[in-house]
Amino acid sequence: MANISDLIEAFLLDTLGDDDTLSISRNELANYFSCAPSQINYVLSTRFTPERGYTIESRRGGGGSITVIRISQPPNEMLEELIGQTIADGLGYNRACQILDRMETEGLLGGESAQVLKVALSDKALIAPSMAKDGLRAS
Amino acid sequence: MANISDLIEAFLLDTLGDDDTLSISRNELANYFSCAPSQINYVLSTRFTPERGYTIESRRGGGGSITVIRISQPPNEMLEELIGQTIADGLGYNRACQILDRMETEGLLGGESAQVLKVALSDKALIAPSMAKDGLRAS
DNA sequence: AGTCAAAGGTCAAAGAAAGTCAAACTTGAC
DNA sequence: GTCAAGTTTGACTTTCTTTGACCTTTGACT
Repeated sequence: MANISDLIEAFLLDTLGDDDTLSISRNELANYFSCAPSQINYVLSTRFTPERGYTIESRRGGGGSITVIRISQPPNEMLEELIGQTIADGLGYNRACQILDRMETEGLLGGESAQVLKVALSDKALIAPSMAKDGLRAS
Repeated sequence: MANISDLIEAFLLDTLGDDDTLSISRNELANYFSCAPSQINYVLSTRFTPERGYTIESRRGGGGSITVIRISQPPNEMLEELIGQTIADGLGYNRACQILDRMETEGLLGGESAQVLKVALSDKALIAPSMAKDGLRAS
């Protein structure tokens, strides 16, 4: 498993350490590993995804940089259980609320966040053909 | 943070402190940072915008100067404004993030909620024809 | 009123990141 | 030995910053 992507991932995780955020220059990093800059994007988009508990922010132009943000240590089994059952057949509003409530009581989500997401997932907020709403909500 | 614009922004914010207005000389400031005077305009027009809660006034000629004014606006009005500007033409991911950031600094939204919504509004999360994403995000 | 120097304003070109996407390459399972 | 999944590369795009040449406004001083 000595491919560059894994090395870069390891390096980022290591540099991140106990912190919640890490800012780096894509070009510098690419240079350090002697790889194409877009390789960095590849690593970020395959390994530092929301599913794995990260988001990415970035700025272009002079002085630009990429920021890796840790959003949670996912206690995966439970999430996967919740999500797995659901994704396939789409997600009605009520079921979505149940999941959010569950996540709140498990401490995965603050009360405000749960509330905000409920609103965001309501039928009213999803302007789409009503056929499509459950699928969208699930995603 | 290796760009001059961010330094100038930080300097202005710092000098502003808790006050609501700040008057400065464009040339002096440019000189202090050893940059082109028009750089100051750039910083002002990208960072001290109404959207972020500031306006600029200025006077030319001898003894002229620039005044940065922090506008305090009741949250409701601000929201309406942000939304009004936006809904019409749909909402790109970056613009959405700006709005969320602003709402966070205004105390309308907790940090977790802002973060969660960013993820929820990311291109990846919105499974829809990419044409439709901006509209959906706006809604 | 007219002139002029001292502000600040505008705009477009050049430069500096990062993003995208598809083609080429690897690798492991069968 | 083939195929699919995952990697690697590089050409091209988009966004943000920096710089400089030229323009407009203002006030003081004839």
